[in-house]
Amino acid sequence: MNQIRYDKVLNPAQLTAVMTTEGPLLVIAGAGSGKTRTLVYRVARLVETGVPPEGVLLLTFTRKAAGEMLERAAGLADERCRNVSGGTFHSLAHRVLRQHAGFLGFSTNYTVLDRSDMEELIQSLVQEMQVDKGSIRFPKKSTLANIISKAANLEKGVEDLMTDEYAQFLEYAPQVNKLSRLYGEYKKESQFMDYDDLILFFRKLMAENQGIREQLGRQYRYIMVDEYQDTNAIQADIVKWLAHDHHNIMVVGDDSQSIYSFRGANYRNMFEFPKLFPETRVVKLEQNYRSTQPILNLSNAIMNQAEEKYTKCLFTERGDGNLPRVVDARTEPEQAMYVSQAIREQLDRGLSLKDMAVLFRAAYHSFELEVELARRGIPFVKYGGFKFMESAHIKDLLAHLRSVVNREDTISLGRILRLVKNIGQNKSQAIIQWMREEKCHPWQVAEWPGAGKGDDGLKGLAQLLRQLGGKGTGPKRAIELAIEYYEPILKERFDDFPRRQRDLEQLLPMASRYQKLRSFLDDLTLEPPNSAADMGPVDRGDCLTLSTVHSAKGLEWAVVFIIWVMDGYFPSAKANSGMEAIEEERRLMYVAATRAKDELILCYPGQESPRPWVSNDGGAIPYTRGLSSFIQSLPSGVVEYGSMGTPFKTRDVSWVLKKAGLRREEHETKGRGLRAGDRVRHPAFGQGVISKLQGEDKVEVLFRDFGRRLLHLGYTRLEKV
DNA sequence: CATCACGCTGTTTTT
DNA sequence: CAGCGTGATG
Repeated sequence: MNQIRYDKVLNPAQLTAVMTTEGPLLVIAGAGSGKTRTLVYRVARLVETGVPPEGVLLLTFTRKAAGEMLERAAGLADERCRNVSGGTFHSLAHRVLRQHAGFLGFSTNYTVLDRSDMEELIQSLVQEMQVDKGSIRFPKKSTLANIISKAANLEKGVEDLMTDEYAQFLEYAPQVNKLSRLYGEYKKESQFMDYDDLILFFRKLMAENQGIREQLGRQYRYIMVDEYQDTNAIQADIVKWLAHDHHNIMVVGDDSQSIYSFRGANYRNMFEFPKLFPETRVVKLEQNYRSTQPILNLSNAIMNQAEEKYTKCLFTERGDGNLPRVVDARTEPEQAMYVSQAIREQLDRGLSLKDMAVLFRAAYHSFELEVELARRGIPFVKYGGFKFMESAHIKDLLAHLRSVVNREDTISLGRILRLVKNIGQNKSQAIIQWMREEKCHPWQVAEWPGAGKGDDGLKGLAQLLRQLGGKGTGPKRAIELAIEYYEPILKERFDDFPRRQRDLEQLLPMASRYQKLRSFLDDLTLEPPNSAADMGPVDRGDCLTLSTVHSAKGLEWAVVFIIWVMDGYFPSAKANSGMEAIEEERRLMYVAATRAKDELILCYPGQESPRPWVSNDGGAIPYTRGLSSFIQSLPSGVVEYGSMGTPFKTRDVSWVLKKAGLRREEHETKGRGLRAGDRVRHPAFGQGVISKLQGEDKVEVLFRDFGRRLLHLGYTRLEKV
């Protein structure tokens, strides 16, 4: 154990936050102000003063964040810090509910629905309801899930929420309302809890059951909550109940970094906190230890334009640096080109890839860049967006295990039934109906009286399920059995079979860390790995980071590129929340900018440009893109504006053709006079050669700088040159 | 009744 | 790209 000289490693404000262990404490911590450091030292301090580690609770935004903080505390002080209880609100709620759900009339054997389970259930209910499609399109399942979830988090009625935020679908409000009710009933019947239920029921448990509340109060004598600006009203209530009996509660946050309002988060929680606990002490951390002054000037300027702000400006003792650059890269392909070029330059300057990151608003905004990086052989890891757990093959495989663990889980059962040959929507529903009526075990599927001669596949499934449900079958064995069963189906269903097979095998090492199937599945739901690389000890080596801003919280890099797409968003009726949405975009930009230590480059495709996923349809549906007005109207001297020249070098088209081993073909697309071998120009991709004609209005073009693309002539503006 | 080929469409972020 | 609906096919 090391003796820590707190006054040597912390500034006065941080020191106060660390040493004030008793009573409620609100820490307002600007970006890069050593917030994590403060939490880590506070954990160390608590353990050092003799608080048993199990009695300390650290609530963070992701489980990973908690783990990393405790790891750090253990490293710099006392090994026992590793035993501090840490996790998210959801994981804590789950831990408690697994024990006490009985008080709420639930079985402790409930299944946690992740987002895609929720959507699937909603989808099936929509089909049952037979809503008649009115004049406008009925919202798709992900939108419906968003509406229902947000209403739950804000404790609003569906209709009220839709009036405020989904006015474009208001005519469907009665149907959505009914859907929401059916969804609630179905969950109850099937012993399902979605993410929102975990939180809501946890609060209910504490509000209504004094015994459990007192027990938790005794168990966790010291509580810390990170990212408090991202909590919602329900979570604030939970905090209130958790600390009800001892008031040893510290919350840390920064209102300028609140970017989760879509989950019902409300940064005003931070300023309500002293009302919950009137004797609250407030500490502000305003010195930034991360960025250069020019970067902070930009960050401050962004926030100065905000409608509502509480924290003061950040300052740093880090001297001058380069002005942040704002670059108009004209089109998205050129932007990808520009960013990878700039990365190359930083590399030549001696920087390493792991010191750089590219941040963006939405996962798909980096598609074009990813292609370009791959072309140049620049390795990268990507965070955010599509999840490993959400890929169809992983869901398929796990559904087999889930349907055994919870007999009521008809979602998973339906899913695996539909994988059996000759069983689709109708038969699977019939089987499920029958099983519900007869109260069968899942492994009795093959006894379904409706089975015809084509339905032999059910026997194989029944056999697997019986094995999975067997007493001695642990998580690892279960995965092995399921893979063995599922592999032929996988081969049949997907053509990129080898990759998906490797993904499935990634589950094995993870499964072997668990004793019980149930807890393995729970953890996969509550702590889903981001990618296959997250599953095992994969060496990421020296890679560039690509990340959504949401996933980049709590991290920092020497050089940060931000690629931004903003104007053109929120086209439809965000009636009341339009302004709030813009304000949240501002805070997103702030979070992104404050990740940078030394260099910051903002770039955007200023020109009206084709859609980013041009690969298949060549779509040129125009929409304006660019940095929003709050960036363009920054005070002078805060940034340096630039634009990107045309980087394409001319090269002989026949050289390209030859390199690709192509020959000129003679036939012609009707009416357009385009032939294979013709040189063409695309507004975004530049010059290319038609390599193949497909049907009347599709052509495959080999672009000099962007490789092969299939373009739809109905959409694309392809000129002959 | 299941499956396949085809065409159309597109806010986003995560526990 | 991927999800979805539609109409044709087995």
